[in-house]
Amino acid sequence: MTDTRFDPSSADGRWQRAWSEAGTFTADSSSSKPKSFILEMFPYPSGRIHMGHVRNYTMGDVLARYKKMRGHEVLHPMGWDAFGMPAENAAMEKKVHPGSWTRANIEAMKAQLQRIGFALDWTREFATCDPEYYGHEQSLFIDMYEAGLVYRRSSEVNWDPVDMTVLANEQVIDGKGWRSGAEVEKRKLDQWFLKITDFAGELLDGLGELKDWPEKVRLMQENWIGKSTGLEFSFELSNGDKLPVYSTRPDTIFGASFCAVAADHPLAQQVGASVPAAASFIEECKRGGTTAAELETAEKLGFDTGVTAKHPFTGEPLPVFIANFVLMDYGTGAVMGVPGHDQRDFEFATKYDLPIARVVASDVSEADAPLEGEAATGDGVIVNSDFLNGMSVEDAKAEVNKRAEADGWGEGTTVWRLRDWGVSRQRYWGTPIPFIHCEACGVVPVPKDQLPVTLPEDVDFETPGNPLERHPTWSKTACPKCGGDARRETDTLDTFTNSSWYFLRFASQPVDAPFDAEEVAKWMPVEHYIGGIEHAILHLLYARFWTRALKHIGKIDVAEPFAALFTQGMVTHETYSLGDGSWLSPDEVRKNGSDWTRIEDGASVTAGRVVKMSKSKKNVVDPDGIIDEYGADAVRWFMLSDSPPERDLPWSEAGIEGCGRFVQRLWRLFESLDPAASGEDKALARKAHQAIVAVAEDIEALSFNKAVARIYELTGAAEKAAPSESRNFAIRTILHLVSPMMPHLAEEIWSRQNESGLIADAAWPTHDPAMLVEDEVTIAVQHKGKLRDTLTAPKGAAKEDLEALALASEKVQRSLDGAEIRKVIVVPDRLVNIVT
RNA sequence: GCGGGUGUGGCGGAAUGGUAGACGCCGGGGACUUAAAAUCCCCUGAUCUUUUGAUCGUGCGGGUUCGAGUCCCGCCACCCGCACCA
Repeated sequence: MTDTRFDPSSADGRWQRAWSEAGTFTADSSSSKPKSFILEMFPYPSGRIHMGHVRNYTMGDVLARYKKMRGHEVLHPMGWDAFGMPAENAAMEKKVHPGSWTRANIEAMKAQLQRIGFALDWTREFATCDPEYYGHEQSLFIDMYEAGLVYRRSSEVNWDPVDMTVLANEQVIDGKGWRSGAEVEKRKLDQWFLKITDFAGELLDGLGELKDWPEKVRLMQENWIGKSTGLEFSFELSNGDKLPVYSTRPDTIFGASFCAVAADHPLAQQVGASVPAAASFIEECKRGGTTAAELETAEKLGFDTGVTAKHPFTGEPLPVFIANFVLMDYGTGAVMGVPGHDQRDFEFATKYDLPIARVVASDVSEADAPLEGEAATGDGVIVNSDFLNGMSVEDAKAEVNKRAEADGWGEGTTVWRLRDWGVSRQRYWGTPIPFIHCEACGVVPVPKDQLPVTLPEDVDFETPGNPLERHPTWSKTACPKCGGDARRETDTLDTFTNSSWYFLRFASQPVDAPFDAEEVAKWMPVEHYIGGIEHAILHLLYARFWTRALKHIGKIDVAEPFAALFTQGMVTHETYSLGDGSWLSPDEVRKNGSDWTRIEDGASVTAGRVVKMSKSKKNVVDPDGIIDEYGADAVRWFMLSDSPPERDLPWSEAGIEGCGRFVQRLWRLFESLDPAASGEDKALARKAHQAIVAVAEDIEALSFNKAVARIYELTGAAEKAAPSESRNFAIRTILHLVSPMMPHLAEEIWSRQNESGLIADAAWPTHDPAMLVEDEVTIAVQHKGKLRDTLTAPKGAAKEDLEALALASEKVQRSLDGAEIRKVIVVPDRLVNIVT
């Protein structure tokens, strides 16, 4: 009855149904087992699953299955980040409703995911566009509003003229919209904001506890939050006003030779109103580009307002400029210029011939050393600064702060780069913001018993802009307070809001509340969160913020949502192009020897760089076709093999073929198991025990490539071994070790060996610690730092014995060639190094 | 400019300061077969050498050490993130 080949096309589906029918991966929160919440970033339902998804979810899947084998109750859910602009774009292009487009995509992608055999708890599946989900989100939004974490203000926003929507700061890249790539404009609109800045300090400090997050991500968030400490103080101006400035270097205050304000600073506006030249300079500043290259080369430009600022210590009048390098939205929008010790100020002062004084020197004796070419931004002692002379930079900062505070003209402060999160979007396909505008009562939250505020179905996308605003009746409602005519808010929430709390909804799904705090406590925090590095700042910071905000208002008792974060690399593929620069897909080309040609007409093709799979470069391989050809297990195995998971994985036809071969190799090995075989093969048994430990360690460290290599090694050894009880043990061990990675093959073998139940429910094999220890070791013998011979010795042999053994070697003697031995270093069980 | 990462065979990559190149892919040779597929076996860092073997070899230059891919100092290249943040 033995088949010579494993047939995934029949086995895969059969076992997927078996898991589903048995509810194998349904998480039970009432279980007394230790709990593991394994989560991969949920996908946007764009239409098709791509290889990046497959890699991401395969990693999480191996972890989830492994944890289950280790006796954990595992929550491994899946859902859909279903709001967003592509659905509206599709609506415009294809004349379909965003909802039906999204639903169809979800259905297709779910079927694709199921074909790969992921151990997911589909009973908890939801899409963020479900009214049940976004209704609860509206309720949380109102809770946050009532706690003072939501506010509304008129603000200059980043307006994307193509997508006709507002973008968050994080969505503006080099002055362009992150999706449309269009030049972003400034507009004033009434906007909803979340007070993420209230949590800036907490979010920063919290990073310190996230030991299992990549250093890189923590640093990116740290830089994004951007904490700086300094002195905020005011200059008295010659026009009678005060000019508040912020400086991180109050120690250099005696080196100040000018002040500068941003083009949109009130003082600049005031001067601009009466001086036409100032007004035109301000205009010029606004036109200046904001791309990296432009900023790099941008000349420091200023306009002298004629107003002067009185130095708080010397009383000297300092000219006040409008300058193009000062930003209104950082600090106070005004700075003191210290050319000697700030590079921008140095360039500015050089251009406008302002004094450049040295107030920090490497030593007191260097007080008069000229500053040439650039500002001195390093550490040193304070010079030419009256009462600060001789102090360290640190002491001088403290001293100036102290005097400013004592005399009441300044205060030590902390300034953050982080801005409040603007969440208003003038789009249809998002969570409606649950507020009502009443002429009499102002802005009123929708009463919770009227939630969810659902999106209308009858909308048109013929014209750009917000269909909710155009809808004839949807926004018309009664004021919950006075009952008078009122208007619904037509903005929807930024889609990042949807992904800021979905993990809580996975953990518990009551009908009448967003989640249940006790259930949440059972699962949270997520033990392993896996996804792309592209979410290092936006999604991960917002999710951290929501979690802390919900804790702050007493909804949950978790501060950090993700205990460990793993950012996996991309799936890449070679690119193919014709002479004219047009791209070809992998199935349009063929390799002839070392050259590539187009199959269709034999045209010469250039094989180019290996880059992320993308439609534009046509270097995409569709998972469905690969599964048809090789089965789910081969694809899963490929995703785990070779490349370390944090690095890019180059897809190759040869690679997947190799994986397909290995699936069959394992099949034959399993089928070669001879229950009647007897006898011990200690070396093989030892290898199996060692693999049990090593593979477990590798999986726990997410070093799947190493786990794969060890399984290959043990497989090779088992194949070569003669039948024995030990060999059968090794084969059964391999079956368990590969079961999280190749679950379909494992189940098929498991059932053919008449084991009861599913291997998915089986335990991780136990190892015998005594079997981990070798009784013979290979000793390397070195002379003159080079390997001369290797010899076998019993484990734990005495140093003297090893030395004698080494000297007895013919090869060693030849290398020594009669030289005098000065020293012999013996590392037990490892090596002998002879020094002459 | 600032911050971070990476650099090892033809390729992806292994390697608690202790035998560099595990494992996979590619390539070469052979077995089986009427033939092919499938499978199996052997070889596969470079140079020299008939073999035994020798020398070189982890981006570059120094250093520490009996011993360095690994630790230290100084460079180079590439990749990623941020960016006029006072």
